[in-house]
Amino acid sequence: MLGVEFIRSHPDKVRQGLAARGASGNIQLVDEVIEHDRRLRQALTLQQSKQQEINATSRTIGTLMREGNQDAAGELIQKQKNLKSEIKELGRTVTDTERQLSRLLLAIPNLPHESVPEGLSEADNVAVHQHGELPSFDFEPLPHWEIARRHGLIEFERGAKVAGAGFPFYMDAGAKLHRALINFFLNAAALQYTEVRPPLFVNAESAQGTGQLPDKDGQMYFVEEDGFYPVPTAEVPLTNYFRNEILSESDLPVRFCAHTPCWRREAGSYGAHVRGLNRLHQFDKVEIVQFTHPRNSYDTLEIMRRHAEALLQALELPYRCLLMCAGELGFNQTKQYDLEVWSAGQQRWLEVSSVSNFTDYQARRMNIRFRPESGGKPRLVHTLNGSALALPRVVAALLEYNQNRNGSYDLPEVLIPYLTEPELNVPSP
RNA sequence: GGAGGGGUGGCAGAGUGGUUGAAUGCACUGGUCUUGAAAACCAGCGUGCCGCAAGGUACCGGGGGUUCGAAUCCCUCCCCCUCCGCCA
Repeated sequence: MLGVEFIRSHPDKVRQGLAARGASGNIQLVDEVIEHDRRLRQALTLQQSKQQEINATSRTIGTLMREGNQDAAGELIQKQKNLKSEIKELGRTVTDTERQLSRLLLAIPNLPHESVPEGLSEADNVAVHQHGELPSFDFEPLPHWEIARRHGLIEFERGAKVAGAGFPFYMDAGAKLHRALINFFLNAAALQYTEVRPPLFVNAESAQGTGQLPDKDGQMYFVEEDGFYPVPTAEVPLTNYFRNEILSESDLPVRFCAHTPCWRREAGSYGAHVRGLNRLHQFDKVEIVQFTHPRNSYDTLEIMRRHAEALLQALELPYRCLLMCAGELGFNQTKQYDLEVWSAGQQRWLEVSSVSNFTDYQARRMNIRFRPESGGKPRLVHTLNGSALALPRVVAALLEYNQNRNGSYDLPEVLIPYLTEPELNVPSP
């Protein structure tokens, strides 16, 4: 969330940010925050001054009691009763106002960075660059689900029987290709990031910390009996790792990477765009996360973007890099790149990575700070994350891009160390 | 799941109703001393909120209660440890 002091002192900047995101209906939130903040501080000041009076009187009572002056003490005790009920009343106002203020603050998204292009729709995203040539075939290229079916790589129907739509079985060479990609991605990330095996379920505090709650509530699965959320992305456990902690400045930057399954409800999705591996309820992903000094976060964003791009380059897949416009930006982000790989069988781009800077927005929610070496108060860190990469669509793109006329397919050289002969010599079906 | 024991500052560890935000030790920072270092000695050393400031206020796992007054008493939840049960 944004800092209430910032909203108080720069209301116009916040209104502009909301407008740029197309959240014009929410612009009145700014005034509501300012009003609730004013009410809160007023009540707080009053409550504190009354508390001060009570504390002082209590001390006097203690002294009088010790001196055996019961009468004088009794008189003061009577006086305390009124003050106490006043404080109780003020306390209710304080909690109530705090609750409302916090609800308002959670509803205000992060502000777009100045380098983020204007615009509200997908069409306004800026293609920063494209890498690799789009392939042309002298035959009709198949979509990945057809290739996967012919080679027995993935079973969607049995997955639907056993779990439901969007929970496929990867079989044999399909499972091994999947595992090879995980290892390749994780090994690449682990050169610079500490490899982590995080919890796959998180609690509500963590889900709120990274911003999945309240604004993406319906997107996560929920285990009601235990209050657990199966992770929709490793971002949640990784970023919450330092929740409510103060780091040393010399600890920064902290870099984590992790491979996890991700579970997403994807309610309301249907049709051709969710066919095959395009959109699943369970998929695997390697995620990279950084906690940085505020002055470094935008440079770090570029480094993380290049890391994800290097993976696609190593896989020899054509892709493009999009800079998301203000309206398409995630709720918590100030700046976000999406990497889209070319799906040769579907003739469209598929998102396989999203790399984002959250500046101090998540850190404020999670209360993650560092102690400046020069002294002074602890400051909020900046958090970033990126997919490096999401698996299923990479599998789809690999199969489609490398398919041959005779129905066989090739795999890029970079995966050779991760595979064995049977997966490398794919016969025509 | 059952029984019992615990959760105090970066760490260790006192404190069972009244100037206790909290003794003491360690760690850390500054200073004195020293050619330098160590040792010794002195001082400082949590976080949030309100306030221009002085200062005030809150926090001893979380929440609630009793009391004029709670780290200390009561209720409840969470977490950790030990034993039993169950299990990969």
